[in-house]
Amino acid sequence: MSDTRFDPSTADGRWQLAWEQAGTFAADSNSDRPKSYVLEMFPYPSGRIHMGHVRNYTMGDVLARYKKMRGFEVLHPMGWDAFGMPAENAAMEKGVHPGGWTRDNIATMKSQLKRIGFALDWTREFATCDPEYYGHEQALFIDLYEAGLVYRKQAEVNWDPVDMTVLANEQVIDGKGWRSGAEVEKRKLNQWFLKITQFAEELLSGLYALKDWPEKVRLMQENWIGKSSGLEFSFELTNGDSLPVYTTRPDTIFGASFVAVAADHPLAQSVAAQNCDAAKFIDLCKKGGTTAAELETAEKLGFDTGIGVKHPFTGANLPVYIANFVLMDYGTGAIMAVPGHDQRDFDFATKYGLPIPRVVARSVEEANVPFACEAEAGDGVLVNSDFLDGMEVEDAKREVIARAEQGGWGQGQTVWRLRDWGVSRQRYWGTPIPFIHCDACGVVPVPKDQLPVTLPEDVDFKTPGNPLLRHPTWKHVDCPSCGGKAERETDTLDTFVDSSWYFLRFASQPDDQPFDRDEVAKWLPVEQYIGGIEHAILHLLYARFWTRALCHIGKLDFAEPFAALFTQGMVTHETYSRRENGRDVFYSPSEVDRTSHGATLMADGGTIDIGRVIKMSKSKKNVVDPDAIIDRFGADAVRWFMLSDSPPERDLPWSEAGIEGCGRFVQRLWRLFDQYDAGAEGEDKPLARKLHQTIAAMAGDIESLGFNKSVARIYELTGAAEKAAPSATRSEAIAALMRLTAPMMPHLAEEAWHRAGFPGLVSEADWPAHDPALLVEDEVTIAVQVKGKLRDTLTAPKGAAKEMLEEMALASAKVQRSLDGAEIRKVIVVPDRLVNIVI
RNA sequence: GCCUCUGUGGCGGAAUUGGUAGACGCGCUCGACUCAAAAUCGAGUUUCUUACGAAGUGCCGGUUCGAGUCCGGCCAGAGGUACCA
Repeated sequence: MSDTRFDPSTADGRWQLAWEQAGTFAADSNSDRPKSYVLEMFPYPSGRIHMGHVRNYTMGDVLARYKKMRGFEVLHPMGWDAFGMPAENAAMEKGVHPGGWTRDNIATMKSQLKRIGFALDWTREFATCDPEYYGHEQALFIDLYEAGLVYRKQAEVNWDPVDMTVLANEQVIDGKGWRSGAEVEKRKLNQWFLKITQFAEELLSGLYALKDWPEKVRLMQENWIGKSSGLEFSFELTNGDSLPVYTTRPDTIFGASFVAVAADHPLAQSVAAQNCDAAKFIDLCKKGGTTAAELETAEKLGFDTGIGVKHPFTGANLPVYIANFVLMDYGTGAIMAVPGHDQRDFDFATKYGLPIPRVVARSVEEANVPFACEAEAGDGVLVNSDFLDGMEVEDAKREVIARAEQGGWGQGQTVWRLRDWGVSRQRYWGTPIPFIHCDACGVVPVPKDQLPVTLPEDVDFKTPGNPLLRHPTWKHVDCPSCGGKAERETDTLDTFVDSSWYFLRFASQPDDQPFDRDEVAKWLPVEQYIGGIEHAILHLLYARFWTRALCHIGKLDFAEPFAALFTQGMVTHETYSRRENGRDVFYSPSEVDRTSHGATLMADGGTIDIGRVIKMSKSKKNVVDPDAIIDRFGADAVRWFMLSDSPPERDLPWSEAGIEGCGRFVQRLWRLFDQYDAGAEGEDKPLARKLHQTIAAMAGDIESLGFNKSVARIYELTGAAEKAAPSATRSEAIAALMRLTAPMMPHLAEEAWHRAGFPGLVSEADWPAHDPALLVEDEVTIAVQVKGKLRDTLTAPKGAAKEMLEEMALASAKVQRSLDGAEIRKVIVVPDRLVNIVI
């Protein structure tokens, strides 16, 4: 009974050191305990840890610590997704080397993570920019090349004609380069691709086995892969050539009123060769960015080629347009346009005055109902369609495909929305693609004994463009095949490749190969993967593909890397701004004095506008630095805040009041822990029931990552223990609370455990067991409704018979008043829950 | 544009998955302690109504004895949209 305050400034570091010295969280692959691999998405070392990281890693940490207390050998590693564009941007803006900048950031962020007390196995740490990592990645890439899963083809990039450089999509703002302001052009380059489409069917069907993934992520991936069946057929051009098109709506074939091809379709190209207006139009289509969102929302534009095609059934002549909304990458790059039943075609037809026939209606009687101002893409029956009239959409699809196949002019086709994965980046700070271009031998992989192909250190970022391309010596090498003069590939790999196998490298890190197969078999798949929902499609699909590809070439024995996935929400904060000289200037929470009435700027006392609660971001300055919060409240209060209130899959609004409340709760628990008395005697039945109910419920809460629920239970048990008189039960509850809170507030729990005189570390203690016999309540509250409205409640013994409950309900004065003598038609009794009297 | 998700008091949210809406926390109000403040402890806190009571889970409609939960249609916000990670 000495210290009345818990002092995190001394305790946090003391226990962090104790865990490190004891090697508490180093995973032992020779252990005979059951294994558990808990993994959070590793961070990009952008500078400092932000609250989003803290939230993500706290969740994983609670699970990892809990699993350890439940007797598992836990692998909980950490590393760095260290290649990427921000390092090059920093190099350009600040004149630093991307490598140095990245290493500095890693050092800072690692020390920040250590201050939070995460139960991480730091012995397995690595960064993807380590040549020891990316060299193995190069070897795997060559393996995939040799297995026929890598190829090169022409693909479009965003080209900044002023900076003479390739831009990322996020660097294109309103169709203009973010630095130069120049209008961006689409330009074709020869690039490297991975054949993810070869696995489309597997990646799709594999989703159904991922029972512990969020339904929404599986749905998003399913839609992204986009399996569709339709009809591929060829139109006969008026000049005798044929034009293959693909449609997912063959049923609407009688509604086709024109045909459209992509700007880079061979037909468009050949028209442009003879018609400079067409060529101008194609140039126009090259303006602007390459993203789907831009292409889809851009105004629909077309050019009438003057060529016609013959409709396969009606023989009618349909005009052929070059259109900016047709994608060369999907289907055949040419479509039959059915304006009545596709919104894009509708917009286009409206603009160019083309007919919009109706071929699907709600009923045959509505065959000639005009369209409102939009297309009708839904179900219905076919109309104005000759032999299809009266058929349902699905039957009509089958009928048209059958007739096309019979007639030999088309066939049913499965088409995927998924495209092959373009991995070429015309940038420095990434994994060099390990190939050599030789005039005599073509593309030759770098021999594996010459890996890694390392990045040259002496590069400059004073001019835009790829430093590898303009480096004086780096790319000049002899051909490994013929020995003649040759050049290295200067593209580097997409950083999503780096993050597609890092979880294998955490399991083992041999020098001579990417991973040790036995070690990987021991630890993988990851039991629980945790990260942001923003990675639902790309990262997670690429990692699934890469794992399957390695399985396919015999390097792995499993196809799915992540058995369970959890996607957590963002940390948000309100924004503070005011108009200054005609524009909004944002201020950080640390510069603002916020009361319950409003906010003022500390510097000059001026009024500040409180904006919406949005994701913490540097540009809006609504960020809170974890270090500053730890300085004030200690690591445990921050961890507790991250777990409190908001369900983990939802956004968490940061608030000053909230963290202060967490700081107070740490002290409140400390005071309770301080009252632990090993010698107390006597039994406290209600408290025992509460304790065992809490223990039983918390296991389920933590295993389903419902941390906010376990936090609420801790509050309830704490409240009950505080109010209870000293007893053996109360001491049991306090000791149990130390263990129940250990995964969440480990520093506080260790300190209390130690002071109470328990041996060893609470981090290595067993999770408390619950006694099922103590869970059962003997009385329940029954709701009594009249016609579904609550009129009274009554207390009944648990398991009371239906007849007894009905009798008790009818005896209630309040119920009788509501009934007011009305005739009772029915009485519904749900045992232990409610009685509903229907009149 | 398209795909996916979310919407409950002043705020974050809970609700045994169709059965007492608002657990728990924050904030606020009142009280105790204190010379005073902080800390701590206790009581109260969906809205309307003096009360009886009524309304209420983004909006409109439906199914049901009973809907926050299921169905249909909207609205708003968020994430993704293939070179941000």
